[in-house]
Order: sequence, then structure tokens, then C-alpha cells
Amino acid sequence: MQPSDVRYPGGDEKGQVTTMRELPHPATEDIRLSAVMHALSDEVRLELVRRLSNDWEGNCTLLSEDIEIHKSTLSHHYRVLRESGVTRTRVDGRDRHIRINREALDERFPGLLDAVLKSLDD
Amino acid sequence: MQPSDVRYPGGDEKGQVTTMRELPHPATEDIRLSAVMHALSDEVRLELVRRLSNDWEGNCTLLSEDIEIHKSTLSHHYRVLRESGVTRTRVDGRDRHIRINREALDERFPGLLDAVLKSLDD
DNA sequence: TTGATGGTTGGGTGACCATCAAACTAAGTG
DNA sequence: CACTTAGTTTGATGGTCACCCAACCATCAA
Repeated sequence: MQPSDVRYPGGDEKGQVTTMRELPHPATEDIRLSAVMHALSDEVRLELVRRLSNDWEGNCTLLSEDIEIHKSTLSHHYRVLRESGVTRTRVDGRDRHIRINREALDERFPGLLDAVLKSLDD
Repeated sequence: MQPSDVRYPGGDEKGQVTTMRELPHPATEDIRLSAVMHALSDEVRLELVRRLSNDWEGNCTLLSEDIEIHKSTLSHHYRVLRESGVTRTRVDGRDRHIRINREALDERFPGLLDAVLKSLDD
């Protein structure tokens, strides 16, 4: 149940274990529409996705700036987004870098992500 | 809270009040993305929407054929779909005729419905 | 090593949700 | 009229969810 500790290749050429890795995500074919819909049915998570929409860069704290919600609750939202397949999370030292999982979503549900992001543009 | 009793025109040319009417639905501009997503985050409701996708015609009982769920639960799902703006419900005597609220959805969230229906086609 | 920073985890709480059963309304039928 | 049919409503139940708090873990800096 706890995050796997698998190190992804890259940056360990001298045999050192890097802290750069990805948290576990569902395989593309395992992404379920109902789970994606559920992840996108919460206003806070929708706002996070909106902020991520224009190739945003930064860590979780920056991403959730001005959202007055406890950090543990935000951590929960990040997990829902990640486990549903909506986002991908890369660990970089202390930071988590989150981005929209466009490749998988576009493959699995063509047009859905674009329609959602367009609806969030208002 | 109870269904409005507004009679729609049609079939009352002799002055008789018809039972043909629509249940209350949200105005197009009041349809919220989070509510639509929530309505579509349940497998049973997704199946109902899938069945409605090809201009399906019939009453609720026919629509939910082979779905082994209590009729009161189905009634609940119909309400969630209707109140979120995903479907429109017309009352015809004892029957309810449900259809996808394409006009409103396409106006409010262009491309979203098509992407969802396409994803359900598998 | 001490302290600060970024984030996760576990516990607890109130709200909501999907489900069923039973009672109910309303409309068609014999 | 009584009976059936279509669907809603209400109440109960077990489960999930969003949220906060406190403790914790890991990383980075002095």
C-alpha cells in the first residue's frame, strides 16, 4: 500500500541512488473513466488542474498558493489525482513536481482532457 | 422541492390538461462542471448514459433492463443525472422518458459530451 | 547536529452517497 | 370499482469522502 521505492533510471551512473523518481501511477490501460470523473468532481482538484493546464512548473506548495486548505488535505487531493491517472508526480528532493498526464489521458479518452481544460478557462 | 406542475403546451387542444410535462432541470448557465463530473463518476450512471447515447427511446424500466439494482436506487441515479444537467426527463403518463441534455451540455462544455460518449463506446 | 522545509500518514469527525425495503402517488386496465 | 404498472419518497445502513490536527519522514541548509 505504501509508495513503492523503485528508483527510476537516470542520474545513477556512479552507482549512487538518486532521489529523482516517480511515484506509482496506474498503467494507461488501467485508467478508468469513472475514476477520472471522480477526481475531477471536486472544486479544489478542478482548480489544481486548472493551474496545471498551461504547462505550469513548480512544487506542490507553489501550486496550491492561495488555496486555504490544510496541507494534508492537499496531499490527499494530489493522491486522488495521481491514482486516478489525471496527473503524474515526480519526486525531486523534498519537492513533488506534478503535471497533467496528457499522454495517457489523450490515449485513453481522446478529447476529454481538452474539453475539461477548455471548460476551466472561464 | 417537489416537481413543478407546469404543463407544457401540446395535446390540450380541447382544453384538457395533459400529463405531458418536464421535470425541473437546472438552467444551462447553472450547470456546473463539478456536478456533471460527479454525475458521471458512478459506473451505473455511466452505463445509463451509454445506453442513452444513440438516441435511445423508451421509459426508465426499459432503459435499466438487465441492471440488477433496486428501482428506488435507479430513481436516485435518474435524479442525480437530471439535477446535474446531464439528462432531461419528460413525463408521459406513468412513464418517464429520459434523454441526454445535449443542447445544454454542448453549449456549456463544448466537446465534453462527445468525448465521454466516445470513451463509453468500447 | 540542529533546525527549517516540503510533504505524507494516521486518527477522528461530520457530511455525503449508493443501496435496499417499504410505503406511497399517479396513471393505465379490466 | 379493484388491480396493475411506473416511478418517487422516506428511512435506515454501511461505506466513502473532504477536512483538520498532530506526528512523522526526508531533504536541505547553517
